[in-house]
Amino acid sequence: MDEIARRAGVNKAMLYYHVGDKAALYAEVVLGFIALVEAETGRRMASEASPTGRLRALQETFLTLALTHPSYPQIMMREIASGGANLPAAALQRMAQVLGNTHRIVSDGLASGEFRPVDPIVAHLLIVGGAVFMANALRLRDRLSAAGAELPAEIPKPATIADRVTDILLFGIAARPAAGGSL
Amino acid sequence: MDEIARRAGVNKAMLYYHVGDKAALYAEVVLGFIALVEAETGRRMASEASPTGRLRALQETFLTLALTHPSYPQIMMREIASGGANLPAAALQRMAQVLGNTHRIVSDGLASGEFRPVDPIVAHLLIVGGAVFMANALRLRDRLSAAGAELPAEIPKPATIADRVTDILLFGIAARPAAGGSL
DNA sequence: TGTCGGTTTAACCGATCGGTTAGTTGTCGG
DNA sequence: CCGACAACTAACCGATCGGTTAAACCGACA
Repeated sequence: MDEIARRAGVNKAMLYYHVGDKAALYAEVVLGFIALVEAETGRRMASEASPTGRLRALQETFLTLALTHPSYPQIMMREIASGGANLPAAALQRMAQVLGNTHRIVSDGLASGEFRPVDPIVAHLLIVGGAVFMANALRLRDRLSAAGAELPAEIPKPATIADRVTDILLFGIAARPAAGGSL
Repeated sequence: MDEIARRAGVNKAMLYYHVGDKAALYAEVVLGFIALVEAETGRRMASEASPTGRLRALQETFLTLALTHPSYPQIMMREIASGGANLPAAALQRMAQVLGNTHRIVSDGLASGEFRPVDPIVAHLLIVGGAVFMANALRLRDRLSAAGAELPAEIPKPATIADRVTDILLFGIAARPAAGGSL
């Protein structure tokens, strides 16, 4: 709290006066982020009709948001790691609704024959987790390559990364003409 | 450190006497986990020949380890979230080698025609991230369903989850007989 | 038996952290 | 001009945390 106040250029007591205690401030940040996710996915979903297009748009939205707001996937990872110990109930409710979106898209895709019968929850976790994980991993790049990892010299643009992630995930989820997949 | 000593049933000063300070203790834990990952992946890799089998085995190994040792994916997520701020250099080096394994498998699969030309690093992050994320997300289940998410009543067995994750990822990475995929 | 080195313990220390408080400043209506 | 109330500040408080210390314990070996 001291550091937050300092970097915000305000007196620490003002945080408590205007926002409340640490948990309230944290809830404000998390809920603000969730609202951004809702607004952005809603906007992107509106212009996509097919389940394939919607799922791709969903993945791209998550990844773009994660890359443009680096602190958010950081918070999300820490929160998931702790089992949501610090998440206010309202945040969990709205996260459940986002999960419901993916669930619906996958169900639609399965009904229309576009998707293979994959587990919607696993699909959702891979989509969101892929975006969040990818965004966070970028910060490890420099340290990893210094440790001897074979990484390409330059970081691909966010759009390129999104394409590659979506490529793997969607080609795994989309139904193929022949070659059935019970596995 | 107080709580660690208490739950370990030893006097706190003994931690400092035998192990060292907090960073040393943490490094011990992280390196122990990485050694476990190395041993387990090595064991599984030895009995798999094809790139497909190796990649599947890799994913299953990560997921199984993450599910049987819940504290490890927790630590990994926090560490990735912080950009590896607390990772000792040795840990980063060995993590880079694990990354190299995936890179090699994907390259082999591409050379043998089993895989589509996917980004090996993205593939690695999805494989590891999928396992880590999945394992951590299980702890959110109860709270999410209480918040109204549509989740199945019972938790699938780890092996089932591993199958579903691998199903999506591998069918996205594996080459298909016809129906090429430039996307 | 004495003592010497490694081991263990309870108590302690300074720094940090989340949060509060008493008091000051600013401002707006009467 | 002044009272009143919101906005703001510096200083403070108790709890917690990582880490240390001085003394006690204990087995081995002379």
